[in-house]
Amino acid sequence: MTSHEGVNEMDMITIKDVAAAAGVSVSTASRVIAGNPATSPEARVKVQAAVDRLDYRPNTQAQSLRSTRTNTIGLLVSDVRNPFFADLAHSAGQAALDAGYVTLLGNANERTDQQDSYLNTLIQRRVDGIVMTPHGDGSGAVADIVRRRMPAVFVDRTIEGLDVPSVTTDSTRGILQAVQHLVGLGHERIGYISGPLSTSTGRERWRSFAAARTACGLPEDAQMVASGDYQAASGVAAMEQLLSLPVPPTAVVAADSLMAVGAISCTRERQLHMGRDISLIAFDDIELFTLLNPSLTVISNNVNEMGRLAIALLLDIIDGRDPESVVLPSELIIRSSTSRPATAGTASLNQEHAK
Amino acid sequence: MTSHEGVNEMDMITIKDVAAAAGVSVSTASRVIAGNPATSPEARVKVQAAVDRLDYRPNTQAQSLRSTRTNTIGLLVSDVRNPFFADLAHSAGQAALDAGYVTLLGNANERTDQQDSYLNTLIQRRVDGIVMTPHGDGSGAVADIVRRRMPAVFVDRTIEGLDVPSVTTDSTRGILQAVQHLVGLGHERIGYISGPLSTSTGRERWRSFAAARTACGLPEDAQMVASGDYQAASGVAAMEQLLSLPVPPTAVVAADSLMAVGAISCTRERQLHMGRDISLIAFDDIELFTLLNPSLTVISNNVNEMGRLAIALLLDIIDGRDPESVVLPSELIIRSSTSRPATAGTASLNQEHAK
DNA sequence: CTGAAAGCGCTTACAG
DNA sequence: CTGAAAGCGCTTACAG
Repeated sequence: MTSHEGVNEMDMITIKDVAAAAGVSVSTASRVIAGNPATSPEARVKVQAAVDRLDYRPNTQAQSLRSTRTNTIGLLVSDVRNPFFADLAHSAGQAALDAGYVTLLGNANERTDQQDSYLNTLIQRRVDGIVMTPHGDGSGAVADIVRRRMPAVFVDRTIEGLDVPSVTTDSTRGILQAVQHLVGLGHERIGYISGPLSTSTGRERWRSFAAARTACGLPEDAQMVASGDYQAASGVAAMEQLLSLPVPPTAVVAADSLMAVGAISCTRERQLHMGRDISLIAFDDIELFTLLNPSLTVISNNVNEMGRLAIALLLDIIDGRDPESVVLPSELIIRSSTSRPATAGTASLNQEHAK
Repeated sequence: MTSHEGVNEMDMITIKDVAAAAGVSVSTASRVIAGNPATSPEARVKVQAAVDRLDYRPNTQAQSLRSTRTNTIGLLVSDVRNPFFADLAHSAGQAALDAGYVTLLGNANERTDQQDSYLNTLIQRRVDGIVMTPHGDGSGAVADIVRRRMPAVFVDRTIEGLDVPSVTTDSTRGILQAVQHLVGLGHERIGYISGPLSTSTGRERWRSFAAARTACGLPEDAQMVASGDYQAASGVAAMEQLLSLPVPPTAVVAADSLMAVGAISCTRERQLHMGRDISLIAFDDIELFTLLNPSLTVISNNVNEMGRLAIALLLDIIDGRDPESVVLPSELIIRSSTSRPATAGTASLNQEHAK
C-alpha cells in the first residue's frame, strides 16, 4: 500500500468474499443480504454467518450505482448557526432517519453562491431528494433542480412561481394575536423589525404585520419599521434605530428570534428593562430562548412539525406521488417580555420631565 | 417510467452521451473532464462544449466506485442544537469545502446508539475520513472505525487509549485565570457546575478546576460542585442545588455555555441579579451569548480553530501522513457576569438580618 | 431456489 | 494523444 492510496481501502471485504466464505454464488449472497424471499433457509444461515464473521458492510456506492437509489436526502439550511435552522435540521434529520434515509446536511450561510455550490454537489451525488430553505430568486442551481425534476421540497421559505411543494408557516394569525395582545396592554406605538424582503418569510411576515396594524386601528408609520437580515447584529442596529426616534415605540415585534436577541442586547445597553420599560415579541419559538432574561413572548411556528412534514412530503414525491403544499398556523405564546406600556408610568413622566 | 422508479433518474445524461456528442471516445471524454493533461486542445474544446451543452454532471457514485475516493468527510457532532457544536460544524464544514470535500454532517444527540448507527452509515458510504466528538468508552462502532483503520480525528473530546489523533482544548490555563479572577474580586466560595464525567472534557475541566482551586488556596468542598450534562436544563438544576446550600457560593464556574444559560435562568427566578448578586463564568465562547443579559465572562476555546485544525489533521491522515494531536490553549475573557462578591455588601447584610 | 452474465457510470492501465 | 477493454462492487432479469 503506497501512502498515496490512503489507509481506508485496505482489506475492504466485498460480497465476493462473503459468497466464497459461505460457499454460494454472489447472486445468492446478494439476495440473502437484501432480504429477498427467494432464498433457501440453508443459504440464509450460511450467508448470514459469513457476513457476521467477516464483519461485511455493503458498499453503498456500488449499491446505488445499480439500483439508482442512494437512500440519501440532501438537507440545505440557510444558516446552521441560527437556532431555528439547527432545530429544523435536527427534526428533519430525525424524521429521515426513521424512514431509513441518511441526511446530508449543508449550510448555505445565507449566501446564494454557497447554496448553489452545495446544490451542485447534491446533484452530482444523485441524492434521492432535497429539502431546502431556498434563497434567492430561483435562478442558478435552484432552477437546475427544478429542470431536472429532482424530488425537492421547500421548507420555511419558498420561491414563488416554482413548481416545488413547500411546508411553510402562515404568520397571519400569530402576528395578529401579537398586535392585539400589545394593543390590549395599551400600546399605541408598535415598532417592527423586518426580515429581509428577499426571503418569502420576510415578505409574508411584513404583510401580516401591516394587516394586523390596520385591523387594530393603528396608523401606518414608516418610521416604526426597521430592516434586518435575520442575524443578531442586525437586530441591535434595528432596535437602535427605533429607540432613537423622537417618539420611540413602546413595543416591538421582531421577525425572528436572533434579531430579537440583538434587540434585547440593545435595550440593555440603554439601561432599559425589557418587559417593563419596553415590550418585545419575536417570531420563532426557540427552546433555548425560553431561558433568556427576560423570557420572550413569541409567535410560535412549530419547527419540529415543519421538519417532519417536509420529509414526509419529500418521501411522497420520491414515491411518485404529487403532494400538496402544507401551510401551518402560528400562535402567540405569552411570556415575560411584554407588559403594559411605560407610557402611563415612569417613562412618559421622564419624557415630561425632560421637556 | 413507473411511479415506483421515482422521478429523478429520467434523462440523466452520462459520460457516454458527452463522448458521443463530442465525437470522441469515453476515455478521452473522461480525461478531459478530469483535467488529465494527456489530451489534445481539440479534444478539450469539443468535450467541454458537449459538457456545457448537455449540462453534464459526473455521477459521484460511479467515480468513487472506481477511484475508491469519495471526497466526502463524515462529521459527527454530539448535539447540533448546542451552539458550540453548531459553530464547530460550521467551521469544519467550511474548511472541508475549501479543501474540495463535502461534509456529511450527523447528529449523535449525545447518545451512543445514534452515534454508532451514524458511524455505520459512514462506514458503508466509504467516506474518506471522519471527524467526530466521540461519546462513550470506545467500544461499538468507534472500535470498528479504529479496527478498519479509517482515517479519523477526534475533536473537542477524545477517548483515551485509542490511536486516533485529536484536537482538544487544554482548560488548565483558562480555568486557572477564571478562579484567580474571582478570587481577585474577593470571592471565597466558588461553585462548579461540572460536565458529565463520561466525556473527556467533563473530566479534564473538572481536574483543572480542582487544581486551580488548590492553587488559589481555596478549600476543597464537595458541596460546591454540582453535575450537569452539557444541556441547559441541567444547568438550572445544578444552580438550584448550589444556591440552596446553607452558605451558597458567591460565584460559579460552569463547564459549558448551555449549562451557564440554565444557571442564569435559575438566578433570574430567584430574583438574583447576575453579575451583581452572584458571578458566573462559563466555558465555551459562543458569539450569540455575548448578547445575553448579562454578557458572560467566559473561558474561550476558539471553536473555529478547532474545526479548521481537525480537518487539516484528517487530510494529513488521508494523505498517508501521521499527524500529531493538537492541544489548544484556553483563555479568560472578562465581560459583565462577574463582579465583587455581594458578601461585603447587601447580600451578607440580608443574611445578617435574616438571622 | 440458484448461478452465470450483463450492466449501473465511471476510471485507468494497456497498446498503439 | 487516443481508443478498446477491463473492472470497481453491487443488483437483477434470465434461464434453469
